[in-house]
Amino acid sequence: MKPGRNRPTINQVAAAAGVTKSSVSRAFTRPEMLSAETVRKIFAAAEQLGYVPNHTARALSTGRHGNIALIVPDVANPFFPPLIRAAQWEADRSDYCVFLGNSDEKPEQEDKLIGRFGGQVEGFVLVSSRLSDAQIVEHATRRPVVLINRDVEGIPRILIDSATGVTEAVAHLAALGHRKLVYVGGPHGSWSNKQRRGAVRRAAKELGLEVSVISNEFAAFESGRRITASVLATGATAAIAFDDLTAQGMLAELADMGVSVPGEFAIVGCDDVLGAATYPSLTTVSNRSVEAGKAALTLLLDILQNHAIRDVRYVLNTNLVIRKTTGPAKHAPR
Amino acid sequence: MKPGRNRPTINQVAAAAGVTKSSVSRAFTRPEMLSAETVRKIFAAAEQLGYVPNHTARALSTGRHGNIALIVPDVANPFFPPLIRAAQWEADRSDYCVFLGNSDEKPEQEDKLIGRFGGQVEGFVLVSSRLSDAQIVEHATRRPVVLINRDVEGIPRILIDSATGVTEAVAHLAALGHRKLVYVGGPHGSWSNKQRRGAVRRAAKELGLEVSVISNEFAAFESGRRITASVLATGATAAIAFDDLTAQGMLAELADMGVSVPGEFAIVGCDDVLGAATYPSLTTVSNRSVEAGKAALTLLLDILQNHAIRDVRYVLNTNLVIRKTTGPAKHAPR
DNA sequence: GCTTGACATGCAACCGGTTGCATTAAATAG
DNA sequence: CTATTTAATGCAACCGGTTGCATGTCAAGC
Repeated sequence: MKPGRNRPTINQVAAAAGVTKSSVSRAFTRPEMLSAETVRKIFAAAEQLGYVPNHTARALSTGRHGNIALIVPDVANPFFPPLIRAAQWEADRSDYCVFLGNSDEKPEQEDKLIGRFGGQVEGFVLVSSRLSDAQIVEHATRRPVVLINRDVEGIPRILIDSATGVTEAVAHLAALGHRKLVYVGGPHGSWSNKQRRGAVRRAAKELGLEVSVISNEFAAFESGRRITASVLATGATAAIAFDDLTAQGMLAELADMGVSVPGEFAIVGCDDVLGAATYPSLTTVSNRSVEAGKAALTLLLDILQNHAIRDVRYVLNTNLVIRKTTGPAKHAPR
Repeated sequence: MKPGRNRPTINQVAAAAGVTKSSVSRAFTRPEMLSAETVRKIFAAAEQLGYVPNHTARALSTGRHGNIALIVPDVANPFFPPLIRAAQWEADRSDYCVFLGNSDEKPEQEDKLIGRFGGQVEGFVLVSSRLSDAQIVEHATRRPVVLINRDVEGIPRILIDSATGVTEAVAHLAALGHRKLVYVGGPHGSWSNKQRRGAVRRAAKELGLEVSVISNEFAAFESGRRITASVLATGATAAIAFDDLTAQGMLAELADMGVSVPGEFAIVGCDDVLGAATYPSLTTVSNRSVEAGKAALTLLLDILQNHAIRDVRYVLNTNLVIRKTTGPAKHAPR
């Protein structure tokens, strides 16, 4: 019934160094309490035995595990990996370990993961959470929670405001002479989708442009291809898509149809997940997901250290990244 | 100095149910040892108090934490996310939690992460590890390790054999009349790169084709663009790229140069991470990363349960996915 | 009716650390 | 030279479970 490996314990180090385990413990946690000489002896003994403090035992008595959990709807969605990496990097700098959870866009799954992680993390970062406000608030009473792209009052949150970028996009298209445009939507429940659609409508109204909306529940390359025909059917000369993948699908379909971009039709994506990697390279709205991941972690770690939960609402503005899928409207009135 | 939240402990449940903590413990771990009546009482009390066994305490006494760590070189490389998701899914089915580590392609970082995770995981999955064989073997003596895309004798490993797909690709190009081709390489230390380059050379020799190799340490869209001119300069009529991103960059550059694909030049990618999302859609070698992630976890969990470390070497073959970037050679000899 | 098990539960040690308080020795003060 | 701090270390309880062994109960066996 020997559990882990036969790693040396604090007692063995204590014996080897001729002190008690209290001193060994202190040598590793608050060496300034001990005489330099004792610390040296203990480290020497520890070194020689290859001693490493047992993380679990430490967590049990201190209540601090040095872990946090990051839960995303879908790891494979290109929007998340850079965010995950940034969060990891930031956690790493403070010696925290990161549990990653994939909710698969399902609230039950997300809830289950939070429960499973709950016992061994100090806090959570929920990205684009699919839970209800009530559930989020509930979980936040147990452990610190920081949200990304979800706006729940009282819970610290980082919001990527694509509205600013989308508004710029509309202005950009207007300036190029476009008078009629289409917004190609995304998932129904998505906070971002609502935000973007709203921004397009508002900006278009402001500038006197005509807007139609085409919904497209399942945002992806293939669905982008599929809705292209109906987009053209509206008679618009430009489209703003919910995300880059949709835009990329439209790009491919238009190429197949022989419609030149941006010559005959202009396209703007959203989230800049593809960088310049489309052809022509896509004009899109920047994402800031890296900053969001970093900020969420900084915030969470800060909360963990200061034990003060502040009601933070941190908004990251986006902007338009002009590349090569937008140009003067075909029949620009001049 | 109260650590976590004031969650109820096993003692409180015991008191409420009028038994000792041993019985409560057993009710949750081996209920068949107790009378049905007692179990009922205990569950009722636990339910009422909202008791959940403390994961950390349990881990301390049993040595089982129910965690595993997954370390990848770069979360944001599109090859990994599907693998990560698959691994997670599989871990989840067995109630395991997954720590994700990002080595940033750096051996030191990978080593550091393994150390940090070491205390609280039962095993590791190292994907495309950048560590030396010796280091891997060393770590494997402490905890079970399963490798993906790294071939170290004695360590259970899942290998995605892109050689089969690459060989098919060469044959495909040969059948289309190409006589001279280029292999555009990838990271120097990469096992996959070596494997692919070798396969191209072997297959080409077999079929009497001429091959030149262009190295391109930093595989990515931009570098793909950059090396395109030198690729054309070789006089080849087709290229096989280390990965899809490189191929995609070449595609963009060729379009800019006015070289039509596949009319004037043929391109084959590797890893199929872009699906059909390029234009023209990319002919590439399938990846199997999802199966690899799943298999690695199944294998690791199996090892953890049976305490038997077997020397498994599980090879997943790949195949060519023909799409639209390959066609007859420009001056096919007929 | 007494022995023998089988079954259910309790007791107490243990997992490997941390930490408040007590103790001791050395340093400073008076 | 004794009284008082101060610094270094030890003692033992605690974190919240798990588990080998002892104990007690009740029913079947002879």
